[in-house]
Amino acid sequence: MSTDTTGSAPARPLVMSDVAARAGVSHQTVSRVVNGHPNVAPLTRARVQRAIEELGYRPNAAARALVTGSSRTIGLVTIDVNQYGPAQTMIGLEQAARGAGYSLSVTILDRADTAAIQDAVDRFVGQSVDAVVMHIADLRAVEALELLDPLVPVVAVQMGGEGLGPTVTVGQEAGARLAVQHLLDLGHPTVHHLSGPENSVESARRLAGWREALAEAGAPAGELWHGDWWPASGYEVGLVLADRVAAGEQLTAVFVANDQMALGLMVALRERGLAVPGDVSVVGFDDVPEAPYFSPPLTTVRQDFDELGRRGVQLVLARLAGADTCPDLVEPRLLVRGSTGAPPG
Amino acid sequence: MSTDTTGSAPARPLVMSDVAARAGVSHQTVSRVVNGHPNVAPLTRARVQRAIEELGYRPNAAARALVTGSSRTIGLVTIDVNQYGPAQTMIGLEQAARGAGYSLSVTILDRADTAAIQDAVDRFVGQSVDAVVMHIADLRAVEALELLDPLVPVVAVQMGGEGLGPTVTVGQEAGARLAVQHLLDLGHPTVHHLSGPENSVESARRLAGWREALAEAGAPAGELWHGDWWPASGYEVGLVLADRVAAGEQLTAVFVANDQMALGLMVALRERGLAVPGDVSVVGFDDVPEAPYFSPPLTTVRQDFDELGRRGVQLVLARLAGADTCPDLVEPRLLVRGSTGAPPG
DNA sequence: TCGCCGTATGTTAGCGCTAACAAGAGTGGT
DNA sequence: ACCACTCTTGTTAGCGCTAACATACGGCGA
Repeated sequence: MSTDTTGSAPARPLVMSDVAARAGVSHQTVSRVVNGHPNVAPLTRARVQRAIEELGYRPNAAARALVTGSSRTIGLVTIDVNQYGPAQTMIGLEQAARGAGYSLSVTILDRADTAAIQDAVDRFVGQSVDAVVMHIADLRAVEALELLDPLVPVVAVQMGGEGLGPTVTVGQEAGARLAVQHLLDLGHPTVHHLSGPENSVESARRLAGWREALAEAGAPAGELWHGDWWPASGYEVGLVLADRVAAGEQLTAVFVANDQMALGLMVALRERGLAVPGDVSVVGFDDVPEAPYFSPPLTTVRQDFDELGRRGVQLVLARLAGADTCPDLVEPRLLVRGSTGAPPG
Repeated sequence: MSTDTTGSAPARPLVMSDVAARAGVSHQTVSRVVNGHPNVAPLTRARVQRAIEELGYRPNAAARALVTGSSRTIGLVTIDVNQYGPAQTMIGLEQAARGAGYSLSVTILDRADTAAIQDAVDRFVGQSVDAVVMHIADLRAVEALELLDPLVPVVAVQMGGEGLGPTVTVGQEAGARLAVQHLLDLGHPTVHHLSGPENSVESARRLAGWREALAEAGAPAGELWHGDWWPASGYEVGLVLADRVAAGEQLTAVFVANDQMALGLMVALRERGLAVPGDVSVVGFDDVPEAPYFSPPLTTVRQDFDELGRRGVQLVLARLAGADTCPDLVEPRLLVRGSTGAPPG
């Protein structure tokens, strides 16, 4: 909100020496004030500040970036932002970045492709971003990232924690354990799993958590299917499941790797005359805002994506400050709603 | 994918004169090659290009922005990207921008606040963005935009088409008419409406379309409620609706201003023992990917958000090329699924 | 009184690039 | 053989800013 006492807004871009002239100092003194350097007389500082406000001056980021080598910009390489998790994580990242005085430049890939990732990072390097946040939870992307030797710090978000440099993730294994344990506690003999795509890092970790939790509880190994995150794939697995239940098999509890697929699966079950949770209990993952309004309301594992984004920026800042960082973990939480209950019979 | 024949990747950032030295030309010739100027001998051009590839050189965007005054960056001011529409629109924008050689810098506001909008645009101006895309379909944002006298072209996406400069929107009125007409054609005496927030531009336009369509058809005015886009608000209205139907009122068709609220509404209806579409027909708006998996599958008005984003960038490019642009309109489409049918009785 | 140091400010150079101009090399018409 | 032209390449300046150095001034101990 500049208060332009001279009248109308200036059409020509203002530069530092315009401010300097108005304040009766050199452009360098203006620079010192703008950058909060010490050793500026309080009176001078005030005069310059007034001139800045009166003129509505804003420093030119390109010039500053050229001379400092830093653009105060973070590059984000992401994918699937039309899904809740990536979108919410991006919100957390952007707001934390802005809060820290950085702006966020975004590349949204449509495939987790090595060449595309390489290219996105290259472009960011050319833009002199201070750091890149990589948020592509895909095994191929992890490989690409391991190969990458970028000229800029890279922070991995939700990509797993092994040897990738600075990393934040939500504890996927822990979340899967919560889900499985909840179902076992309800008395189900075992828990089956509808996983995500095979090349998803999140899928793989949830799957691992599911296996471990069953093994530790001494429960028999459950059945495993793979979907693609979207409701359609959950629906198809739901039909298969329903047929097998109709044929007399004992399938009473399913841990689904995300809420969307859980939705599709529940719809299919109901269409085939099965009750949730009467015949089959279902647990999702993510806690999308719609989850309480599914029928029945979905029991699910909540991931705090905002926090994930915030921690990502914290990691960037720590890294830029030269600190050594260890993999950071955000803890998931189980929300019990209406889609889980005791097994039938 | 640069082929670094010298061995390992260079740690020090490369500059134009490095390439020039390797190719045995002046840095200016390198500049000409990089920028595709004519009047470079084919042999020289090839030599320079090889040097660029061998070194993996990328021009420094800050230096270029400083001298040209253009950063080949578009700033996006948006909100609510955890919702399907804004997210998908952003995807369309980003990919079109990248395709045109621009990168996208993003600010995600959490409120459609004049000061916040002003500030976001100011920061983008300081970043020397070539243009700003404003995607905040809120009446307060429209006001803020009208007041704004920015030093940079601003293109409004999905904000309505009156006196805002270059604008693209999906035809909200037309979409609403499609929905209403569909329900009337099925034999419903009139159509009620669950609208979005009062200060939403999209809401207002859908509401207007609903009113007009009813009036033109000579149908009696329908009932009007307001929600907040989220399923919870649809659920609440659904309970009210169910009570009134139970009390004997004739409420058989509802046009809901987005799919999420339609979901909540349908859940409430079913909980109260009403059938969709047996007792009440429901039409949504947006066509989110989950819509076919609601129960019943939701009849809705599809907005092509990708196209919206693409057109937004086209508008930016046209504007930067100096062309005068008239408000652009993307046509919506009705998708008939299972949530609509003839009225009961 | 002098010199020394710390503080406040100004002056200069240069970040990497592009635009404008300068210069050299060929080409063709007379 | 000469000039006028085009095509190619090089040289120079400067975008707006910050860092490094230079300068001026006041205070304080010897």
